[in-house]
Amino acid sequence: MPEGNAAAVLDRVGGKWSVTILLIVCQEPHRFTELEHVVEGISRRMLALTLRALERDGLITRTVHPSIPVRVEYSATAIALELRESLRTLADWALRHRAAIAEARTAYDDRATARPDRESATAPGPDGRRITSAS
Amino acid sequence: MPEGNAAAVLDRVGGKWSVTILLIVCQEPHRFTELEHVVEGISRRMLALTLRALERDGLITRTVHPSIPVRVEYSATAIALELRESLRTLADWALRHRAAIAEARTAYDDRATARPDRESATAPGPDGRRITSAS
DNA sequence: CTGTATCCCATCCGATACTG
DNA sequence: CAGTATCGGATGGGATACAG
Repeated sequence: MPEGNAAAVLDRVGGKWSVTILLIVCQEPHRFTELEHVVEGISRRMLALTLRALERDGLITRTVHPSIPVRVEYSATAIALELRESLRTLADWALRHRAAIAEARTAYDDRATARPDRESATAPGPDGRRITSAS
Repeated sequence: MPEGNAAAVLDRVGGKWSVTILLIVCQEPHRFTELEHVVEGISRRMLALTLRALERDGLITRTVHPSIPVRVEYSATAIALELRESLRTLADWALRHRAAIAEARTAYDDRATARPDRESATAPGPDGRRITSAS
């Protein structure tokens, strides 16, 4: 019966970068700039925003060491560490089926564009924004 | 090293309703209208869109039974069934820490609004849209 | 080094109406 | 029953510039 609340999981994990950062920080504490480099692809803005959100939810802790260039470390809380295994499992799954999913997408898209009798290949798409990213 | 790809997990699970629907369909096949009722809160549009996306990724199968009112069933594929346990674990985690997280949020928000010396309580917020939902 | 402020476009998603 | 078409508001998220 907990189905109705299943969405709650993703509310806390629903950002583009949350899981990635959580996974990294669960292994060991990292500084801001370290994360910026390790995550790779993330903007400074999104890193800050994501860290804020995770901190707000009590999943990570922000510690400021008053050095001369300030030094800030982010570490996972106990509550977040409980997630570690499931998150890794999820990531492994994604890795394992990476190819299969890409294939499924291509097949689906081919079927979609090949079927219509009287539609040009350059279908402008109505409002049907793909719910997941392309490619 | 698989960190960089961790985001891929959520690409396939990144919708507001994907996990919920996946979890339901993993238990047993459901019809469109059944899902519409069970999920509760989802619009017809989003149900259709989410189902399309999951089907495209090869996570669910759409089967049309040519009855007199048409009957369409959605069921999980083998690949999706592998996710079932981790997803349940995740959902359980969310349920267990529901209260703690809500508390952490309130505490965080209180600290944020109580601290500033010279800022009105009705801060309009610059562009800082919360990365996760409020409440 | 560690962020925050803006601008701004892309996408999400709900409400509503129409169809085979 | 099982969708699709459109409009429109709310966020997400990148680029860039500025600040403690």
